[in-house]
Amino acid sequence: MSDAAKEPRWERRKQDRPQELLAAAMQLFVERGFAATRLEDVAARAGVSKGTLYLYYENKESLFKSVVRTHMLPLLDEAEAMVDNYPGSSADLLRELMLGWWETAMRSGLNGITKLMMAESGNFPELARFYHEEIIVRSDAMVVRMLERGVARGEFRQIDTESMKKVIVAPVLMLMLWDQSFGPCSITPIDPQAYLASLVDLCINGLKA
Amino acid sequence: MSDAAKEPRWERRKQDRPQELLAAAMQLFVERGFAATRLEDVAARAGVSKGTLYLYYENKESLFKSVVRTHMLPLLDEAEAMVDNYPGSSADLLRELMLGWWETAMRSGLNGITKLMMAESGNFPELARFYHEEIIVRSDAMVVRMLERGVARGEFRQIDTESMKKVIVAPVLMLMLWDQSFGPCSITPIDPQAYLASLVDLCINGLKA
Amino acid sequence: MSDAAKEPRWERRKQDRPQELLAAAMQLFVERGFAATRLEDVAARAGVSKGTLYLYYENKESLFKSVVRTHMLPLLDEAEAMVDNYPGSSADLLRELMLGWWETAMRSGLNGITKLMMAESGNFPELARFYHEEIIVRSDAMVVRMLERGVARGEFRQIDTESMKKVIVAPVLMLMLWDQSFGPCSITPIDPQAYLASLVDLCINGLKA
Amino acid sequence: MSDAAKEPRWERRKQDRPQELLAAAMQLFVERGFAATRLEDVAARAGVSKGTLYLYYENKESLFKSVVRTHMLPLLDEAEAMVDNYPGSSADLLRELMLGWWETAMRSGLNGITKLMMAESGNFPELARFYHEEIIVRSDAMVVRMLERGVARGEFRQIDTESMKKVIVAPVLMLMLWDQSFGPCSITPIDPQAYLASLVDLCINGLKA
DNA sequence: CATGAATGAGGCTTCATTCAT
DNA sequence: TATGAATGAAGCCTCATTCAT
Repeated sequence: MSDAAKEPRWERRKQDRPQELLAAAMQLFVERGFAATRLEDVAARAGVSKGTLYLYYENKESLFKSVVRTHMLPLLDEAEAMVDNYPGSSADLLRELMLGWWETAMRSGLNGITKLMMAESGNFPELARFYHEEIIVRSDAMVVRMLERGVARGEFRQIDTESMKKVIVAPVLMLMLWDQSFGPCSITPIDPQAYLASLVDLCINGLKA
Repeated sequence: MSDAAKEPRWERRKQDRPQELLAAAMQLFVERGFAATRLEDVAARAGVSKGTLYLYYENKESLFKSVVRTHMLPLLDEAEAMVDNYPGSSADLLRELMLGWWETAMRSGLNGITKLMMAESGNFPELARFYHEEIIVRSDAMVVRMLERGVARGEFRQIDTESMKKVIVAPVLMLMLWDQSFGPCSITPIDPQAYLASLVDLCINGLKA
Repeated sequence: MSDAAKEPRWERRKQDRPQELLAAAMQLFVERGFAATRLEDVAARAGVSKGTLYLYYENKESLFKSVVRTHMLPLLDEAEAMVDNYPGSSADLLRELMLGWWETAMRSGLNGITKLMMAESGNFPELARFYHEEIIVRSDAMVVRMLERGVARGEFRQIDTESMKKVIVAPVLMLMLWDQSFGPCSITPIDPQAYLASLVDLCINGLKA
Repeated sequence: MSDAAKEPRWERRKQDRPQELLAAAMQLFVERGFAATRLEDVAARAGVSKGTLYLYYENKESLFKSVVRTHMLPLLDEAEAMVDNYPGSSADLLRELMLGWWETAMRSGLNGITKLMMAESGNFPELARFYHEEIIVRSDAMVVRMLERGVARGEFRQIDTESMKKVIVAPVLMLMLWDQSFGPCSITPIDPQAYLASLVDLCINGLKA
């Protein structure tokens, strides 16, 4: 009579707790912001009691940071992997990058995290620094690499890649924000596919040599 | 012992108080978000006591709404006035619109308000609706008019203006957000002029017939 | 050109202010109780500003005491005058006393003051002492005199006048309370005339020799 | 170092807390009235902290209503049980009813609740309605039954039972009020036994056929 | 590990009181 | 006298955090 056979589901629960708490916390942080999110609600959504939360996270701020960090890093790894070593044309790479980015955001909750960082970064300088150093720098570098690849291959015209990288990233970020900020309010129903199509169209035509 | 030391406690202040309070409130709401802003701090920054705030605004939410509305409407009027009846080429109009928009935002605090709306719209559905109907709809229409003007005059190629308007607006909004979110943290020092130059460059080249 | 002719109404206002304030205060104290009555509302109902109130009364408690004292004393004088030296039978005196008491209460607001004292006496020991010494003692003595008159004239049987005086006064007080407490809520519509008739009927039959 | 010193903070308390809080709240509401009672004092008297109160009652008003309801209903049940099916004469029933009523009030705090309702009913229309429908109506009906019983059995003379019921109840209510309002102030020391004796004497003589 | 009762600091809000005009 | 803008103490209520079980 092994214990494992006795309560197989419970065994798994213990290991899943942190992730369940993170998932619940992310939803609520994104929905309501940091200050307006009550830990009791986080615990309830994760199906545990308030006290249990403190077995896994030191306090509210610690939970918040874990939410951001946990969701951010893997997504960026994934994005980078998709971008580097692309075989086709730079225009195709640009297209794939943007569409893939959005697809990843939709699937993973990246849009929620992005909105969260935008709204709360001012209150968490340390987290903002992490976000900048670990996410933005790498993300920007990725875009710059793509732009320089196009210029080097004679596909894109000469541009200020440092500035242009931000310009190109901006519409993708805004799409994520809109999706989070006004999507739930059911106003301004943006069609992401049409939006992305126009974005890609503008960029490719605007950058082509 | 000058007369200045004899400053009256509330002589001609009543007329100025609302604006002073709104200014103080906007700064703090933008810096910290709605929930993290304490009314006592707002009052202190406006140079009055906590109770005085309630002589002018019913409660915290009312103050918040006044901040947004008061700053939003006049700015949009100004922006629209600048756009319509432009005499020159559509490319120039696009350039003037974007540069002027940014200049206005810098001067007026529009960037702060924009960030505020992004962060808090989820908690104020009523305000989000106002923001959408009074600001976004008009703002979008303004951009669409500009795009259609270019197409009609043969300066811009055929595009999906409905989607493209959002794509074009996004980088300007993101510039405002970056300025507010990370500017104060002194990370990611974006050069707005270079950014805007690249943006205008991308758009004009991306749209030209 | 006399000043009196110039602003006759204003001349009178200054002298009437205290009474107008007392009247407004009594209404509100009776309606809402001491703590729930806001001085701003008292001032507004009296047609003056909040600050003016403090020209006439030191503070809220002082106003409250003035309300009670001002209304109580004259009413008791009136009641006593009506009772003493009654020429007719003791049964008729009892009847007249009760009916007159009620009539006086209706006309003067005595019922409101009575309720006020009942509700707030615990918070104003000093006022409670005044109320007891100046009002209750005299009022009780008045009733005792009436009862002893009836006994002495052989119209009432031998009773414990000290206890009976309270028993007889109680229904009149309760009528005043009911009128104030539940009358405004439009529940329990007591018919005062029928109530008083039954009260007189019970007392005269219960006391007669 | 006894075990008593080791008292647990909240072992089996959850079941007792509501009653402890209600008891503390009733005392203070009766002593000071609704508005003048601070929830912190209620909590302190119940031996808990401010926040604990909100685990059991939604807010101050909710606590107030619970106080009234919790104390009122059982007492009325008890009173009615005592009245109905009385075997003896109607005069004895009247006597037993009044003496028992007072005894119950003394034992249970009914007098305090009654005073509370009188003082605060104007501020709680909803509660006043409850009080009227659940308490007064039943209580009045009880007295009317008693009077009609006496009339039917030829023990009481023909009277207007509807009005008389209120007249008869009034002195009992006033006794409770006096006990609460002025008893604590140590003025007007009414002797309840003598008072009740006179009341019963007056009623029986005043009602007998 | 998990619970949930308990805590208490802190924020929003009210309003009696003051005082320069 | 009269005003009413301003004040700040005080109370209700929330919720992050603790801890005995």
